[in-house]
Amino acid sequence: MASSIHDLARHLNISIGTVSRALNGRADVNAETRKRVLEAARALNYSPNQSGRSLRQGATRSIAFMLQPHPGDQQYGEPFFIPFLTGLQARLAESGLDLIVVMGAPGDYQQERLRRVVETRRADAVVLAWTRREDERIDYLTESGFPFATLGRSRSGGKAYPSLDLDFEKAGSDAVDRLVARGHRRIAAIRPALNLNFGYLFLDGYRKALKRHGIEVDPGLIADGFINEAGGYQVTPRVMVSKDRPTAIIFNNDAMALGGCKALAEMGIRPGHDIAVTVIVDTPLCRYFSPALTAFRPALEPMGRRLAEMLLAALPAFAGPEGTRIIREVWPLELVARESD
Amino acid sequence: MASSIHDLARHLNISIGTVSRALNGRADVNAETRKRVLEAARALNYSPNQSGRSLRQGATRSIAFMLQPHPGDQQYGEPFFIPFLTGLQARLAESGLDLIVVMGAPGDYQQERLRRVVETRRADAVVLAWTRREDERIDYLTESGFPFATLGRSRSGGKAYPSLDLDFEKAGSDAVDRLVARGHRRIAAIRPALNLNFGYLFLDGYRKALKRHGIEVDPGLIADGFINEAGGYQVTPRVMVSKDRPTAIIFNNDAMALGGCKALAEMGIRPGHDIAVTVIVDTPLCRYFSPALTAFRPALEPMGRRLAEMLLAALPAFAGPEGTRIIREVWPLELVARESD
DNA sequence: CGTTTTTCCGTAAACGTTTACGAGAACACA
DNA sequence: TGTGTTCTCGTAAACGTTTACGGAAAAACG
Repeated sequence: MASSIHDLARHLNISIGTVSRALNGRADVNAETRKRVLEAARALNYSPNQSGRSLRQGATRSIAFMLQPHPGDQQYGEPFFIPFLTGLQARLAESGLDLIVVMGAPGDYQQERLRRVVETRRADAVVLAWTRREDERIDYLTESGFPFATLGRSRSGGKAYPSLDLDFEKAGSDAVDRLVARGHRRIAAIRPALNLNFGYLFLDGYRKALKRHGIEVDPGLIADGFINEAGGYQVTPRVMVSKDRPTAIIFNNDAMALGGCKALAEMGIRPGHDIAVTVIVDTPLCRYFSPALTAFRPALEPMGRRLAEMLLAALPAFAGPEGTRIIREVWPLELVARESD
Repeated sequence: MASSIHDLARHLNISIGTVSRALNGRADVNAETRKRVLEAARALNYSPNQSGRSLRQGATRSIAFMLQPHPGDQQYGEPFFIPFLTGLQARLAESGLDLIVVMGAPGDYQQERLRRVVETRRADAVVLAWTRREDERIDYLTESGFPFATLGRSRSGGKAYPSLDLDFEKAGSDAVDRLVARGHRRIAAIRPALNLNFGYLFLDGYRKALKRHGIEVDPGLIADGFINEAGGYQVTPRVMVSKDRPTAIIFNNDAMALGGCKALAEMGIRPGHDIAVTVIVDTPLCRYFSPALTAFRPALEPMGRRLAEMLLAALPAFAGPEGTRIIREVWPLELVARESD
């Protein structure tokens, strides 16, 4: 069925070594023979077997992205990742690399699946998301010397890997600034409970901004919940119990914000009227929710391209002239003012 | 770095053939030696090189899903696919298969990328989505004899492949029934312009239901648009120009519905009050939009599991006792009544 | 004890590539 | 003519597996 390099060689009456060299554009092959080989390859519909090639070269020419659905509403996908992956794919394709997305089951933190990818050499490098403050995946990868990059920072693994993150600290701070400027003094913060790193960054920014404005940080206004709609629904009432209710809430996640707004609605509190609501990472849901949620928006597609670039620069086989520079970048989030605050 | 089967053999002072047999659970190996091999494998952290294995066996033990982002709003992902992929992955994992998602660039219809996957043998089978009425990908795959399954039907490729689709015809029909029961007679339909097959199915159901109710099908109430928000925004006004305006619109896609509602709002027409709006495939966006959109909901995660099952049954290496039965299934869409109609 | 069967394992080929090495031919140069 | 260089190609090994085959040893059987 599939034509191999042997078929080509036999057909052209020429050795397989020469065919391979011709195909791979090496210098030591006659221009005429190369032309014949390329023609024959097209005619016989030849394309190299990836397994054979990978085995010989020790490289698969593909990058794996570990996609980790959160447990929760089955109808709710991660609209966040598609634009990011689009950018990632585009840049990788320019360097002849394939992007493969490895799905995990919801809930498990993909350590096992990551091991499989690494140990069976399914990809030449790996891209991680949802980085945690202490992330065993990062420890594992640095320890095993497998190339990787992360979307998001972590404390784990030293400094020796490319990462790209959003400036959650500044977003948390900006969100507070904006609310204070609009007259709020009692501002609540709701973030994911797992030790996802961006939750800490956000809270740091939130705290610092409050202090800067001379507002005391009230632990009763800070709550952690599971990172989905149910989590937001469950945890939001906790910051509303104090006699001195907050007049604003910053949600560190869109799904949690939606659940939170549901809880508020059941208490008869209307976002945009009775309380100001700000969301740190914007998604289409924020835009279409009513009231439309003021949110901080990332540039996902360019971020995907950029992280691909950074990863490539760290891969020996692709490192540019300036060599293997490990880059870490933090990108801004842009405020999109809407109706909810 | 990576330990090979040779390392194991050397370490145990035993031949690589025996090691391989022990690892693969073949019968002709002594129970004692098997135990030693498995222990050593764990100790040396051995796992088989996938390239070597694939090369020898001619199978990669992985299934590829071709993910095709639509061009359009960069912030808008395809929340549709994540639950589906979650189900697909779960079932495949049970049979020891990996799911890899191959991303395409937005816009191109992935024919080229599909060829790459097939010809370089990156996967043992392929799962396609967004099937078109005449689908060159399906023609290509049937012609080349490469195993595949589709999410969605098509006219192409004969009957010889497993497919799972939603009953868009019934949904279109049900939507009309419901609207007629609520007193509507002028019902518009808006569907994607590309020859995506579900657009035809939907329209068939829509037409048949109208006829059944003795309502004449008015071509002025049917419009095609690009399958994203901009498309819905652009095309919706076209069905609103007639002197005898529709009192209801059925959108065949959530993003188009959102764009359409924006256009309606600009005309001062309020969905749920001045006009009834129904959406054929429900997504979280429909639920959170205001007014919440009445929509037909698919059971995505079970569908993913089921399609994996069907694909497995068609793969020689996995076919159950009853052999290679090709199955085609059509799953119902469940009405979720909300505020928009 | 002789013969047959079973158990277990080693040998080696094969999958489809890439690439180090070397060799023959052509050419250049003195 | 002799020597060195350049072009071009064939040979064969190697990547890490799996598996058909055969054979030695052990067990079973008469």
